[in-house]
Amino acid sequence: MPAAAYDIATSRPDAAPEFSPRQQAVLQHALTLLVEGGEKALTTAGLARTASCSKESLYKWFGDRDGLLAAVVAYQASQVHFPSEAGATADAATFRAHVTAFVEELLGVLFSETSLALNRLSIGQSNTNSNRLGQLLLERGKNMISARARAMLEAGRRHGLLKYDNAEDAYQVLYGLAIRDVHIRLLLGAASSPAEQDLKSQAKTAVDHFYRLFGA
Amino acid sequence: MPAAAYDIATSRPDAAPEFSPRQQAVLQHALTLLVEGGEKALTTAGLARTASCSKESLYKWFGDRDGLLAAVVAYQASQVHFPSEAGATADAATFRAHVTAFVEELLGVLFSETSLALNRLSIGQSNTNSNRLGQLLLERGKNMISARARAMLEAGRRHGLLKYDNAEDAYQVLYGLAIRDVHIRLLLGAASSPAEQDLKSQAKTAVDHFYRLFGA
DNA sequence: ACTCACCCGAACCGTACGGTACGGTTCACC
DNA sequence: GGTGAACCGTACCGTACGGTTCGGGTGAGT
Repeated sequence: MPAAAYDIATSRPDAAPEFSPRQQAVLQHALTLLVEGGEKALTTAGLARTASCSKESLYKWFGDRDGLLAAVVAYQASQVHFPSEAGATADAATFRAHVTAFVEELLGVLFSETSLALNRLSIGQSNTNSNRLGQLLLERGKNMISARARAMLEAGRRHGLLKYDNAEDAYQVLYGLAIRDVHIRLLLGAASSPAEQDLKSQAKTAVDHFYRLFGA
Repeated sequence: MPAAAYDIATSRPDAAPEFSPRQQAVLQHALTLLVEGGEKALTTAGLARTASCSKESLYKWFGDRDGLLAAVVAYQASQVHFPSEAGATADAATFRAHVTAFVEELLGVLFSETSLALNRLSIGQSNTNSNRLGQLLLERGKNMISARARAMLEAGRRHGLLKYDNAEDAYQVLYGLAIRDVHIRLLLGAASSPAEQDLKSQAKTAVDHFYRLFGA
């Protein structure tokens, strides 16, 4: 009986190691292949050759190809760390700076080639396999970020710096103001304009708009 | 020599017929397969069986599988028509109603299963084939819509109803306020919440926010 | 030195699918 | 009625890739 494929249900988002160093190295190779050539570039034979491991090991570790893909997503999600800066929300200026930094970080992550490749992969698979990859990306990626964002906004509201009814709605607006249609354009393969690469200015504009809507 | 595959370069967005009725019927079947099962459900043999045509005809009409996919995208893009309501921008209330209707229409199109399936397809292919599908979707879909939106907003600005520096930027904000992260969540296979299915209320909220930022 | 777990590399198998070829049918036009 | 174009259905081919198996090698523990 082969080892079970990576199982979305039994994995906890806070489980730290989850993969051995060797496995992480292989997953990093898989990620590189994915970024370079998309899903069809990530074949089991190709990965085994690139990562200098045997296909047997791949199947032993990840169960099957779907398990491998899920592992790649989980691995990359575990690599992304947002600095938890929700602590010092002392005065209005620093809080606003924190929000701006958060947005900039968000843009940086979402527009990175790695994130784009994984989103493309998950989206391409979203109508098969009972959609494990999409679920995984939503759980480990978007929901994590949104939870942290809501916590940050709530802190601002408690300090009387923001004003809104629903934290989730407020976050959604902030997200929309920051991302607009750039994400989908990049996912479709468009090149980002020079203005879109200036994440700092993008973030500032988005936060300016956000404060005009929800600033206290 | 087989017929040339559907060529993005020589096709004009305003070319009306482009496909014979029989071909359109086949493309409609292809679209159905695509919506139901994603890209891997659209095999040449499967489409030939479903649409009661021969594989030989498919290859004659569309060149190869990539040409078929491009034809599906082009066909569906030609089916989407936004009502051109930019004419009567008489008073403030009706203009705002037009903007709201536009946003609602935009949401309806982007969140439809058909649009989602085509976006998934194009995104999944965006790092292969020199990215013909992504280009096509951007040209025929997003750019068309954005051009129309800019025209509408410009009309509002000329009538002193809106105030902004850059029409494209303003449209981007409107887009972000309307779509937020719902599009990407749906692309990833998430089910839309009941609130998200109320397009009318979504559109109203987005336009409210938009006016607070850009209303004159 | 023996064993055992782990793993690499390569060969192998089955199958699904893109693409082609061919015989037979319909239908328009002469 | 003859002819040719368009097309359907089916059989067929080649290949790429997921998945399995096997022989050999390495290194830690006893």
